[in-house]
Amino acid sequence: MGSAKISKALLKRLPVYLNHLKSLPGENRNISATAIARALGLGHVQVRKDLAKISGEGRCRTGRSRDQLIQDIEKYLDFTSRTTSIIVGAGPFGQALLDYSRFENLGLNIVACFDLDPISKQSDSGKPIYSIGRLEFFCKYYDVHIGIIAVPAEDAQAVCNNLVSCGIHAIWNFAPVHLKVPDGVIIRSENLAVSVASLRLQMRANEGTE
Amino acid sequence: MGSAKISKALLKRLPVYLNHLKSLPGENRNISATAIARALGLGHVQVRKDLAKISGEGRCRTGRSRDQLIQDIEKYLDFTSRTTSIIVGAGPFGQALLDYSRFENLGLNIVACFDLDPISKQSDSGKPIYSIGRLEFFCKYYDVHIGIIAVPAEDAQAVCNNLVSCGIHAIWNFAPVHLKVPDGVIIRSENLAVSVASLRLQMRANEGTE
DNA sequence: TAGATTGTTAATCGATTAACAATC
DNA sequence: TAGATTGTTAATCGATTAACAATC
Repeated sequence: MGSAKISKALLKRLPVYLNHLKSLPGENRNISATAIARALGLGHVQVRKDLAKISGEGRCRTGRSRDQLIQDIEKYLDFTSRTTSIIVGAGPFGQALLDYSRFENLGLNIVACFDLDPISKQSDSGKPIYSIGRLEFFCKYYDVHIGIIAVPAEDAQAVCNNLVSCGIHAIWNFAPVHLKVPDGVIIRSENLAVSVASLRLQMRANEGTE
Repeated sequence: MGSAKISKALLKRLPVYLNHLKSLPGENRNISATAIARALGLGHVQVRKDLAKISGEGRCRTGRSRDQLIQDIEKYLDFTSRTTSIIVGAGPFGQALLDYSRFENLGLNIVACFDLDPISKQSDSGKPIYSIGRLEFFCKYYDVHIGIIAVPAEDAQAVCNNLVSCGIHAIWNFAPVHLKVPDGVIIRSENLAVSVASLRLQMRANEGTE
């Protein structure tokens, strides 16, 4: 399928590069790894190596084409195709995700939300919110590939099991629990606690320095 | 100040251990590194090393005290003290964060939200939403230490500058942009694009295997 | 004693950085 | 040519894993 394996570390940087490149003004311009590195606070050698891995050869003196880079990164990250997804949990957080329009640029097509007890029938942007009972039928009928979990921690494992039994093999989990899934099911958990902790620890460390 | 430096990798695992330990039933029980490793799908040697770094010595045959471990992790991550914080951006996402009650357990005390044009004066849970013009006074009066950015990407840098000039030295950014800040300001950015990309790439990789 | 647990020391792996050579 | 850029190869750093010894 082309595209050799890239490291996890690089995978984390690619979206950062992409955002930066897209935010640059002007058409058809060239940009050097050095300039990107400076803008994003990274090492220039690292940026150069990263870009070499996912794009063709650059040219001395001129750098790389901005447009080409954007195209290559998007192709690599597969942001151009779409994956049909649903959310379980229509609380404030679930609904915020449901209506977050930027996901479309990342290939994530969130088509509906499910809740144990839907208060409203649709979100602010007009996406449908169904009762959880309709999950199985919906998933099979619409060929859903990603399930997003936005329910309280105590319900997350049950929802996860439900999603798996509905034939969903990829789960994006926002509840603060470690979910157990059968082999072959892919899981990705967000953990805001890590961010809060690292931010606060760094603050505490800096206090001593000042 | 105790607590030697721990690695970034360990910092990411500590909240996972903490969640798991808290979810265990029963009082005053002991638990072995092996059991934790099995439950969380990690290597037992790694768990043992991790725990040794942040806690005292374990006992052969009996393992470690669950309660002691919880205490040590919370102490290490400093989840027991509180940091006064505010959010800028009262959109669906900002409000979801504002009302997310779990942050209190992580030492994050979000006291108010600010918006360019507040539609409501308070959130669902009753936290105040002010006009952005009141930001500076509020920050100084209430000694705010963390600013959370939940505005669209195009406004994020301006909001960030505003926060810094209000004396806030730690920023938690949810907008998909790289923010530039003066030396001494700590920044932590969430990037959902990384998660979406890695989930979808893994799916694509698995397709070939099946 | 045997076995479940601990901890430690050395080997491996992965990623970053540094030093260099090549090109327009 | 000089300098800005590229790429490559080797050195360093950090984290994980494996092998072993110690203890209750």
